[in-house]
Amino acid sequence: MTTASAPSTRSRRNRRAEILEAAARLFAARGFHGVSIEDIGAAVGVSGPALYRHFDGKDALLSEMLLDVSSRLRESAVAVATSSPGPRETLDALLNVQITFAIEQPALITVHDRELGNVPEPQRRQIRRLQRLYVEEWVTVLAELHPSCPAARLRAATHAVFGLLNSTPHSAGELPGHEMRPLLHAMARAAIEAAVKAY
Amino acid sequence: MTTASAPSTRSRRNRRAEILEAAARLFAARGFHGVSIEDIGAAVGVSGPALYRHFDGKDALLSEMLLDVSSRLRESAVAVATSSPGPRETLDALLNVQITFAIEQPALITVHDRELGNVPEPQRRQIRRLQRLYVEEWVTVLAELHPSCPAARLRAATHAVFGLLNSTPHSAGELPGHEMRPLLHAMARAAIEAAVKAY
DNA sequence: CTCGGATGTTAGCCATCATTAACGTCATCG
DNA sequence: CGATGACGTTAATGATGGCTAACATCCGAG
Repeated sequence: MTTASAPSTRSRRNRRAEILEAAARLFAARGFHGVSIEDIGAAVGVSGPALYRHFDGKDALLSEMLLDVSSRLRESAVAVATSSPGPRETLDALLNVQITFAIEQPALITVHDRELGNVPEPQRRQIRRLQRLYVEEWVTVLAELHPSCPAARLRAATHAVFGLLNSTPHSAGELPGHEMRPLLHAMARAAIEAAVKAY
Repeated sequence: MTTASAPSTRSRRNRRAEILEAAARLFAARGFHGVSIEDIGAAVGVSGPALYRHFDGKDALLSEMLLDVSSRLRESAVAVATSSPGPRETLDALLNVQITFAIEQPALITVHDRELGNVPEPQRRQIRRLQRLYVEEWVTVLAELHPSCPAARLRAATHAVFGLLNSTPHSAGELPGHEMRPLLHAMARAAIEAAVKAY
């Protein structure tokens, strides 16, 4: 009880995070079922069943990973939406959130939109919920900017923009990050404009 | 030898195609390693090892699937590029090719850009080659339209546009196909314009 | 110093799976 | 008719993989 901020395990504080990171990279590259527990262990320098000291199992690993990502995205979106002076600025901030994430955590983004189907049912629902809320954050802002545009169209446009922004892993190495960022921003912005034009 | 167009097996002519279709759907939903031979067989009404009468194995199945997709895309692109009056029309036609494919074959598109890593090495190279050629077809046209824009930027923009167009599977059901099509076209076009602006 | 918990290790269990073997069926062709 | 080959079926095999068990190690606390 008295121990709260005391130094406990030397280098093992990050083990969980380290494992999650390695797993994300592997899942993104080979798919959830294409990676073994042994593979993940090897990637962090321990071997196999050691992971069960940190996670309940392979499914739990994926669940926690996706839950964490969708939570963070959703939180960022809410934070940005409540602290922006107006919808225009909010949209820009949302774009920056997603772009930052896509560029800095390509593996996580990849797993996030591919592997939901492999999450077991109790948590699957919650992740879906967070993802939906995240999308709705976008749709709300877009609806403020373009009230006469049908919500379904805004939703479709939002998904398309996610596809555009999350393409980063595919074009890895094509362009340095500092050029990629404004490029993606400009393309996404223009795509949105085009989607709502005439409404 | 004399048999060429003669009617042979009654309803089994389409078995191969039927299997490829079912496999594409399953691979897209659960990932290559998440689907068993037994699953694929069941999806077409036969059970398990019957597939070996049509394919050399699971790997071969995937190889043929991806090879077919990348070939068709590439061929369409070449056909379109050689028969268009100018680069502007070519770009429009390329957009239509990709959009049609994305809307009509969402499972194939999904597998095509996720599962290359699971194709064994002899054919992996060839599929990569076809994909690269397909991209270069786009880049070439874009370069004609915007000669002063660096090729790397055009390539990155092309990948981003693919991401946008291939997002269709994610927004399935949001919007009917006949609205989706012009929406995607407009968004992609605008995104490209934004990418090359100032060049 | 010693106890306990956190963290690893290896060996073993059991299920799943790709692939092969051995064996029918049936239509077509000679 | 009888053989051949296309197409399926059900068992068996061998490998892999998730997970558990039994057994170290090491460090901080009392």
